[in-house]
Amino acid sequence: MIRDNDVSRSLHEQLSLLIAETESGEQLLSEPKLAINLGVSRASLREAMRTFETRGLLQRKQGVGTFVIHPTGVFDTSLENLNSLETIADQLGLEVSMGDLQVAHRIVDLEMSEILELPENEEILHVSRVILAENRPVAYLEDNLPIDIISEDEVRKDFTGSVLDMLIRRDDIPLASSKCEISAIGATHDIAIALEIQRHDPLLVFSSLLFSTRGRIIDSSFSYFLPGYFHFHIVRRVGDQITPMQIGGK
Amino acid sequence: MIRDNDVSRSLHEQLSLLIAETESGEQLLSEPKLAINLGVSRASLREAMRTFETRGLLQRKQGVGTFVIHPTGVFDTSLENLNSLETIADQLGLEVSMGDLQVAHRIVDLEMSEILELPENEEILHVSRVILAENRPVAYLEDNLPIDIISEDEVRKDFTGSVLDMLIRRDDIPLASSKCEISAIGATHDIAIALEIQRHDPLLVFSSLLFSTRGRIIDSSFSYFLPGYFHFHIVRRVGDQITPMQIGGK
DNA sequence: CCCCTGTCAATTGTCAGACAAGTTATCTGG
DNA sequence: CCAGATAACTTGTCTGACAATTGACAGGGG
Repeated sequence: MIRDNDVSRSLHEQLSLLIAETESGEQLLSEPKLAINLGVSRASLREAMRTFETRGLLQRKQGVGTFVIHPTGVFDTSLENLNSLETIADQLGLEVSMGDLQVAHRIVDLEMSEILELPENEEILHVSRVILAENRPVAYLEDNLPIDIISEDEVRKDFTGSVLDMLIRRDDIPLASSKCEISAIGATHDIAIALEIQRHDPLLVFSSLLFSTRGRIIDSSFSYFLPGYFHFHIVRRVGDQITPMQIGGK
Repeated sequence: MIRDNDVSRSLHEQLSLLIAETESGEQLLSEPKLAINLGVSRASLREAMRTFETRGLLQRKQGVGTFVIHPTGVFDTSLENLNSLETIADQLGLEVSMGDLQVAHRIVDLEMSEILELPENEEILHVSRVILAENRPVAYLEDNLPIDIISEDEVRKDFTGSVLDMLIRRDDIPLASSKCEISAIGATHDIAIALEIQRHDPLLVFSSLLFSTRGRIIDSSFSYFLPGYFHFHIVRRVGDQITPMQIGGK
């Protein structure tokens, strides 16, 4: 795991905790007092607060104060952070397990070669498996990785259900972020069998690309979820426009 | 619209522009130089940069520099910001229109009264409509609002397709954020007819609650999207844990 | 020639203190 | 009782400084 600077990291955790245990709508201590309380400078505190403000969990009003906003009383699975299903299940106290793991080499087709930014006819590692919650299939996950990232043996030996967790464990490649596209689809024949549902039953789909800090694509994954078992949500802020970039050719 | 302080607002815009026109992986100027360039202090610049870092668009490395990351070359519709479909379509240069608007008073049922935090048997305003892109139905939107927020006449007179845009136009209520839960569902009978599709065809569903800055729930909406027409995505950061709050009773 | 090491410049991370700007409650004079 | 001034408190911004980390480069030893 990439360890940030101690101050920044522990400050983030402390603030997170403080916000979590403060009721929605309540006011925080003033910045100078809070900074002293937490043992950091006001500048550092403000930067950390900005993080939570960006996420919509804090509201600052000049001349008045800073207020906590819990967009809902209960937090299920926030999409802003990238975590494996296993980690999420851990936090929620759910029992999940892995069934039917398949690892294989594949030659990339045209579409996947463009997605992974690889030359055609390159070999990749394809990992697929079913996730069970209380012995009921609830998700079907597929990962595609360049072979130089990780070897087949390594997966077979070290795999606990999550490619992400495995990459994090190997401090090897510094991971930055994941771009996730959200859609819905009717179950295909194969997936319907794997999840023990009917063909064309609706599924929630996440198509994700995992980026290293150097901008390289490490993993292309497709996650198919049975609706109702996981509650994915996101906090969207009003009027905080980011300039859209439609740079066609790079 | 709530106008932030000038410095903060214009700095945010300038940075957004700068990032948009910088290629992925490239390095920004150093903080001191950039601060001078933009005419602000380094502290303010750092706070603004933190916003974009939180969104996964910037990567800062101590001793090295700050780098731009575009998780993908093309930006479609980022879910981090809450915008109406009309606004999104505008930005993308799409032609969308509204068909079949229905406005009606309703008595809340038990479920909705809990969602909106209203007493039972209270009246609410229910607004539903179909969104067309190039004359093809692509989305079905439902909104439920407390009647003291907005009147039926106002909707009929001023409505352009978006409840959100209408609330923004009336400077009346300061909006903060929206909590959006994402799922998939098979089309019901009514929605299938409205969208001109078959029953049980898969749909992407957003169930959203809109919060005012005072924490009041302003709007409960359900948005049903035909897959493939809109590309919703989100940037997820690795290892940036927010303390989950599972505060059952409030 | 290669490899190791110390030095040094550049960059981000953090800090302290100050003042500006906005909000709210209180006091004061009419 | 009311209106306006005022004071206290908050967040927003600025300035300057130092610490921590990184990467490159020169120099020396093998």
